[in-house]
Amino acid sequence: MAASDPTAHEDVLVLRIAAAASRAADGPARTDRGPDPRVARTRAAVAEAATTLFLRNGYQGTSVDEIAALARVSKRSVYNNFADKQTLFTELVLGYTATAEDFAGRLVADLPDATDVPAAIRDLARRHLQAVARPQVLRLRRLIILEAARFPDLAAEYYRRAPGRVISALTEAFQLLHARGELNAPDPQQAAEHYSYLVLGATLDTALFNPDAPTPPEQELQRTAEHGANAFLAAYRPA
Amino acid sequence: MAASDPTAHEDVLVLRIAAAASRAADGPARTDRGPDPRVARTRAAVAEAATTLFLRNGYQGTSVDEIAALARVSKRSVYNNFADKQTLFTELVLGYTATAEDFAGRLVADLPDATDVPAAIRDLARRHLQAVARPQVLRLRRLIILEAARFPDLAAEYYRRAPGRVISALTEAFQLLHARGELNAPDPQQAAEHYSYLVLGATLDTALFNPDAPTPPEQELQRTAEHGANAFLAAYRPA
DNA sequence: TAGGTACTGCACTGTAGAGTGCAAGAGATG
DNA sequence: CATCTCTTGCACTCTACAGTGCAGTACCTA
Repeated sequence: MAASDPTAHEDVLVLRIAAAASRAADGPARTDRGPDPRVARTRAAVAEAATTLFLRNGYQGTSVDEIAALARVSKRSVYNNFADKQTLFTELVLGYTATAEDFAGRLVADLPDATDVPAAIRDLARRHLQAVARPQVLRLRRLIILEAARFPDLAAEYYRRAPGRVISALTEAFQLLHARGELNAPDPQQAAEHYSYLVLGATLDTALFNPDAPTPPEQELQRTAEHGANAFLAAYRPA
Repeated sequence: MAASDPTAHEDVLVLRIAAAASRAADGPARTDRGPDPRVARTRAAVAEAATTLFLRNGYQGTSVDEIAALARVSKRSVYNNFADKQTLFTELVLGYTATAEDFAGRLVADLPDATDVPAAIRDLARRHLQAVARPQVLRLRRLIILEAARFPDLAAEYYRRAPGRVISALTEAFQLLHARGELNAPDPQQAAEHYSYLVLGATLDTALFNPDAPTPPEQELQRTAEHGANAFLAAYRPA
């Protein structure tokens, strides 16, 4: 199935995330016997297909029939495994959100221990932008914004757990660095936001208006991240 | 009609923009006689209703029947004045875009003549953010992003003429200020982008994820703009 | 092998929305 | 007033899609 899909090269990531999502949801009650492998297979196939299509064509733009077809599964099986289209959508997105949250948690972890703070922040910016500029991540972000009117709680949850998580981790880190005199950030949350928009703003914004534009080349991302980090460091350097 | 509409308080702006849009499109061929006032009335009513609904519910979320109903006009009249739903949409959005472009052109105009550059940039930031944070503007931006996949050219055009226009005006101004030693911006376009994201990023971003959130209070916008401008000035102050 | 369970195919319901056709009425213009 | 044009109301076509029902089949487990 994936072999005949024109986006097969993206399937590795899709699959990983989809699998996590399908694991997250507890299957039908099956108290005595072990789990039926058919269920797992079907759920995973549906999750993978739905992931691909939702990210490519949005919620409205994806029909359950298409999902079933791409998953090589009957439409009825989709409905046997997910209450309805909305549930399928929210389960998948929450699965991704968890992944993003994990990443966000790790991203900033070693900043407080850095000996060379400017270098550490430049490095952080590079890793941050590189992660966020991945096509799947940009599409997920875009998808959630697209559907924020239909799924406001989902959008809020994503925002809280993905970008919000990074902001709060950075806020803590900057507070510490400020206390140590390695950064001049009396309002650490403000600083964290400024860092984020300096480093990511241009790339995220462009992706929203040009959904089909190719990912900028590695080198350009590095430049963007570095310039953003430099501006941040100049603005917040200790007196 | 507008009186029975729950969003009547927004109608002033809507009307102004809609009128501009309906003016922009040349009506049916009517070479000899003067224009029929009925056509103008109908077009304006449709444009106004469509504006309200598209901004509130998006392109997909708005049906032509709804537009006709809100405009107090028959569905047939909608189709007599606009080829189809897509045309209606793009004509309206291009009308707004022209308005936004005008604004963008004027915004930066007097920066190069400023005697106190930091104060002028802080003031610019306040006006800029205040303009961009208006609900109608945020909704328009959101709408265009939402439909960027369906109308990629429209999205590109908007981006070029609205935010892009501001960036290029700022780029010129910063270049000049750099030459005069009043700003340290060897890459003026980079500086213009950094300025934009520092000042607008947070507000624009939040609006995307919380489409129904109320406009932040005036005072908060002022604070945000000022802090963004200060960070920018700190990062780009002359050596 | 037997019994249970999930998957399949397909027809079907119900809804919604874009766009058209037409005959009759209302309004503008000379 | 006479004519021309726009608007109206309404029925209608087509298409798309969410979700259901059911009978038969394939698969899993003991």
